[in-house]
Amino acid sequence: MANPVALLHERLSAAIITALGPELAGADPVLRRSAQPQFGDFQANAAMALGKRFGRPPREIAQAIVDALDAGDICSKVEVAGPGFVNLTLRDDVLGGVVEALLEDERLGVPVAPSPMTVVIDYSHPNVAKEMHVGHLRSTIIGDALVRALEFLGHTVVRHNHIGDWGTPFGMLIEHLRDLGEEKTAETLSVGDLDGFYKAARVKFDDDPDFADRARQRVVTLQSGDEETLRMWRILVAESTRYFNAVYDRLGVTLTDDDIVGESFYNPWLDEVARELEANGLARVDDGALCAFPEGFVGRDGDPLPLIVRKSDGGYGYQATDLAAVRYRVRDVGANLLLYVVDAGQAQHHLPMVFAVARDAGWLGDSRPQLVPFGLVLGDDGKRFKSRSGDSVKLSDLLDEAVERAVAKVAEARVEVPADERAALARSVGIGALKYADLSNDRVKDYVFDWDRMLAFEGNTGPYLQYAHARVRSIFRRAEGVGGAGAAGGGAGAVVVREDAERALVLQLLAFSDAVDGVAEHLQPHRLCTYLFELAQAFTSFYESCPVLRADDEATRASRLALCEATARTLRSGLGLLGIDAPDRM
RNA sequence: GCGCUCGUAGCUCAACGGAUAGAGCAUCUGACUACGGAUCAGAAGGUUGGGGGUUCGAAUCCCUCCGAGCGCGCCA
Repeated sequence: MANPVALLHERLSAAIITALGPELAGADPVLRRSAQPQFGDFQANAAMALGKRFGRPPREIAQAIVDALDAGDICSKVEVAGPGFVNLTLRDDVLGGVVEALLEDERLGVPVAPSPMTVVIDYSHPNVAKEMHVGHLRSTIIGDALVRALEFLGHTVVRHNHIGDWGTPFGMLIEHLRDLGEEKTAETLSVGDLDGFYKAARVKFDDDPDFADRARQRVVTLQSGDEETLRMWRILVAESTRYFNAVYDRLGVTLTDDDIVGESFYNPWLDEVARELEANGLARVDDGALCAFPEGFVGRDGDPLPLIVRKSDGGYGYQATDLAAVRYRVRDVGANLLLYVVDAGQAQHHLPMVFAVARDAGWLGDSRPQLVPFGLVLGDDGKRFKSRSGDSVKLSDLLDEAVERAVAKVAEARVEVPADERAALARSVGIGALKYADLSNDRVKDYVFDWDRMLAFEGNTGPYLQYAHARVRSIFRRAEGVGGAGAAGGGAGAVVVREDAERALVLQLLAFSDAVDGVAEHLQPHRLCTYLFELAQAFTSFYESCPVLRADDEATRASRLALCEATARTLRSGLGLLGIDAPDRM
C-alpha cells in the first residue's frame, strides 16, 4: 500500500466534499499526529474551522465527514471527540505493510517534491586571510544540512560560498604579503595562522602611516586589474581556500572549490549594476556616493537609509557585490529561491535593503529571496562564546577539542573497537556531537555551548543517536553470526505489528517524510533532529520490551528484524541528511 | 530614539492557531547471569516575563509594558 497517511489525507478531502459540497475541493483536512496516543494515531481538525464557516456545530460537521469517509481499509477506528476532532486509528495490518513498503523503498517513504525548484544557497562565506570561527561553523553546517535535505527532496541546489575575497582590506593584506615575502606568507596561511597574518597587517596599517598609504594605493591597483597585484592576491586566496577546504573536510560538509563564488566574482558587473540603477532613477549621488534609498528603511535620525552602490572614492563595497549577486543568481543561474544563511544580527538591514532594491530594479522576477538567520553561540555565562583569552574561538581549535574529547569517550566504550577504527570513530562521534548540538536548536535562537552536554551519551545528543544506530547494527552482526533466517537483508517476511512498542516505532518510521519536509519548508534542521531523537527513543523502548533474536517464533523474529532494519536505515539516512556519520559500532 | 530577534520546569531545549504545554539533564523510585545498562520503566517539577485584545480554541496572531541581545552612511 502507498503511504497510508497520504491516502488518508486524500480520503478525508473526498469525504469533506461529499459531506459539505464541491466548493470545498482542495480544503485541507488538517491531518496531524494525535496529541495524545489514547486518542488514536492521527487526528483531523478541519471540522472546527468549517463549522464556523457554515454556521453549524463543529461536532455535527465532524460527524458528517466521518459518515462520508471511506477508510475501512486503512483505519480500525474513526470517531468524533471533543469540540469536533476526528480521531483516527490505523489498522495493525496496514502498519505492518508500511514497514514492508519502507524496506522496498530506497527513499524510505520520502517522495520527491512535486514541483522542484532551483535553489541558490549562500552559506559558510569565510573571509580570505581571516580565521574561521563559531559563526562560520553555524552558517556552514546549517547551510550544509539544508542543502542535503533540499537535494534529497529533488530540488536543484546550487551552493554559493560567497567568500570575502575582495574589497578594502586586501590593500593592507597584499602590502603585508610583500613585506613578509611570498614564501613566508604561504607558509603562515597554510598552517592556519590566518589571524596572525591578518592582525599583523592590521597593526601595521594602524601604526604606520606610510604602510597605510601604500595599502590604500594597493586597493586601487588591485581593482584596476594590475596583473602583478592580482598574482599576489591569488596567493592569498589560494592559501586561504586550501585551509578552508581542510576545515570543510574535517567537518564533513559537501562544499568544494567548485562552490566558491566569492565577492571578486561579481567585480566585472559592478559598473553595469551602478549604471542601470542610476538610469532607472533608483540611485542618485548623495554626499559623493551613489546611493539607493529603498522605501521603508530609515536610519538613526529618521532619514532614509542609503544602500551605498558606489563609494565616494569610486570603489565598490559589499552592498554593490550583493546586488550583483542577486542579479546573477536569478538571471544566470535561474534560481527560484535565494537563501542566505547569515548571522541574525549581521545583515538585518543590509540584505533586506539589497532585496528591496533588486526588486525595484526588476532583477528578482518571480524569484524569492529568503534570509535564513541564525543566533549566537553563547558561553555558560550567557555571553558570546569566547576562548579563555577573550578572543573568539578558532573553528579549527574547536574541531580539535571535539575530537580529542571523543577519543577519551571512545576509550571508555564497552564494546571492543578495533584499533584501526578508533581514530575514525572518534572523529565521527566528536564532530557529530558538535554538529548535532548546533543543529538541534531552533536556528534563529542563541544557544549555550556545553562540551559535557553535547558529548553525553544520554539525552538529545548526537552520540545517543549514533549509539541507538550502533545497537541496531549489533543485532544484525549477531544474527549473521548465528546464521539465522532473515539475518541481514530484511524485508523477507511479513511484518506483524502487535505490541504497543512496535506500533509506536512504526508510526514514528512513517513520519520520516514529514520531518524531512519540515526541514525544507521551514528551513529548520532541528525538526529532523527532534524526529530522530524520538525515533531513537521509540526504538530503545521497543528494544527493551520486544526480544528480536530471542523472539518466541521465527515469524516474530523475522518481523522484528525487519523493524530493526527499517529503523537502522532511517537513522542512518536522517543523520546523513544532517551531515552526521552513523558508525556501525561504537 | 527607531528597528530586528528572543523571553517556556532548577538547567538546556521542543511544541504546522488545536484536546491535559512536551523531552532531556539534574533530583527521587524501580529494573542488571545484558539480542550492547552508554539503557529502560516510573515519580516529581509550569500563572509559557506582566497586562490587555482577536478567536469556538493562543506559548503561537495583534497592542502595550518589562527584560536580554543585536543593528542603525561609505568595513563585511
